[in-house]
Amino acid sequence: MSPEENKPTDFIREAVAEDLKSGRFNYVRTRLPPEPNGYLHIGHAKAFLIDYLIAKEFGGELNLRFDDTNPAKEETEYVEAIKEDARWLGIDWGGREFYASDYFDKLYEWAIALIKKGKAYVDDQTAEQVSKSRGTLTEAGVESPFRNRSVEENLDLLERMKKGEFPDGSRILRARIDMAHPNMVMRDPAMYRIIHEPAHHRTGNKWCIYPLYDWSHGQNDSMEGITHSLCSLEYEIHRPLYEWFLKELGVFQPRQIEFSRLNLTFAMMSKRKLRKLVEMKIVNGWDDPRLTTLRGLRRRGVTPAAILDFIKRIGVAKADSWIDMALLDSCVREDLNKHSLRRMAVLKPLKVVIDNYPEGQAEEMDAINNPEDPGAGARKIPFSKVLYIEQDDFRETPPPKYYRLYPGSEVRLRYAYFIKCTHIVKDANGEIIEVHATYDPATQGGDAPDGRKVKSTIHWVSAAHAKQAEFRMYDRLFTKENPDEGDDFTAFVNPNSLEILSGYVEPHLASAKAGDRFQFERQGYFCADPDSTPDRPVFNLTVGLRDSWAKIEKKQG
RNA sequence: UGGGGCGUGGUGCAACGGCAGCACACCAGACUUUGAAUCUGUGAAUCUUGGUUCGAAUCCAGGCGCCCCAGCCA
Repeated sequence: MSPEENKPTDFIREAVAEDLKSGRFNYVRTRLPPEPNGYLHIGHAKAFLIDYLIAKEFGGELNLRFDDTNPAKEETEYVEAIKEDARWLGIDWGGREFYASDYFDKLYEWAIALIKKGKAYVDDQTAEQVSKSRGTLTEAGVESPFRNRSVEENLDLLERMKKGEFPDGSRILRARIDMAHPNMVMRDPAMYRIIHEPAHHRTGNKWCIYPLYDWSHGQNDSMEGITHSLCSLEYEIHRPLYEWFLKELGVFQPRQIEFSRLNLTFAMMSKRKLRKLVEMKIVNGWDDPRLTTLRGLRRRGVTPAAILDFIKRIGVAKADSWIDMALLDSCVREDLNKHSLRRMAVLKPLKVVIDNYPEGQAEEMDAINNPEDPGAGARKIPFSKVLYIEQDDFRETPPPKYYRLYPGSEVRLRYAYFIKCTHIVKDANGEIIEVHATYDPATQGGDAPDGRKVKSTIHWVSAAHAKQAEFRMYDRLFTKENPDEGDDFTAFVNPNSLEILSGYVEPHLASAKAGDRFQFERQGYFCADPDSTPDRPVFNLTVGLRDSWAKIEKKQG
């Protein structure tokens, strides 16, 4: 595919191109506006990547700007975490890092200017009174009794609000627009509220009035010379206000364009509910691999490249939509298939004894590291008389279409020998504890000189050489496509979202470092967890391989 | 019954008045030292009614459905 064909087109890119062509703007600058009150999730990744890629495609730049206008909710801890996650995603803001709080002084000046124009006033009503007098969706609001105060009185009161003379909630500064406006956002929206405590994470106790989103965002965009302020659909009705403030102030007007946010099936994207999952200990922290937080995805083993590919594939539009989690899985598999080293790991071990293999003998088998990448080379893996294979790869009585090992069947041990099952040994409870087999020495490496075929190739590890390991098998966190819908999302938590298995890996894996990714052949992609110790590596299931046998088996009932 | 948006296969996105296409999912087959990957193929969609037009997913009008807005959150 040529770069030309690969170029995504969507209504936003079309609008940007058109603005450049018409001369409305002669450069492109976008912005990432996270609020430092929580960790980033894959929904943020969509927004971030749209901002970043569009700026890049049009030769423009990207500003990172923390939207820190509410000290009651925001903390420095999140600022650092957000930067770390954004960098991991591959976003480059070239040192252009700003804060809404950088502009508090200028904003205050502008508030004074609006008061002088008669476009803003201090309202002494309580929050409840303001709310009641706003009207409803179908009825106009009523004007505040304080709406027609003199400019002097408004100026005086705003200054005293700023000085901290009044308690929280006692007064607000409002824009003077139209209490009968059909768009509720335009009914004299609040601009400043009084907040004494806690101290702001950057400005400390300098301020006790803080701007609201509507009174801050557009002005910040304007000051930074943002050309395209891209945001999600819920801000569409705020656009008239965004434009109203800039027009009244007579300053540079960026263009706000809205797109639909990401909804992913079986995932939780609400910051509040994410927090609840963590606080209720339903998951083990913000980086729990079952979460679609960027930290969770990273710990799970998902790559930034897979996320980027995913975001490109889902496109940009305005329709409310739900993306199938299977698409993310597909992107992850595609990337990992190309890049991860193959290893053998037995998750649910079953002992196999090769009766005709000499006791005490061991040999080294050649194994390819990644058939998709010849440059990845090969390795040696030890083979001996006693092995572990996967419990699923043996059946005492095979169902139809079962190609693997069962009494009398012959299979290939990957990169080793053909073996034929002779008999099994059970314990007192009737559980199979050992499978006995004979091997064909002529099939060394896995090829039969007489040309005979086997239906199946299975993986194994040598019991004497294998390393014990823990496997954390993750499944979707919720049992419902949209857990956010309904009274209590915790009712839809999948009780089997984590299964911990104890098994064996080939010796090479003893040295796996946290974050290393592998494909365990015939199983799936795994990522070494930070909980790993030299004695006991821990691997997280990133995503399983496609499993057409599982489908056949399911159909058989 | 205010205002703002959105309706294309199961899901998501294209087609910008001229043969409705791509991806994921699904199903069937080929190949296979991973029942993986890869390859081939099948099925499956324009919310509805009317209008304009030689021709409408696209333009116009009405209807229906869904989403957002009554925070001193963002």
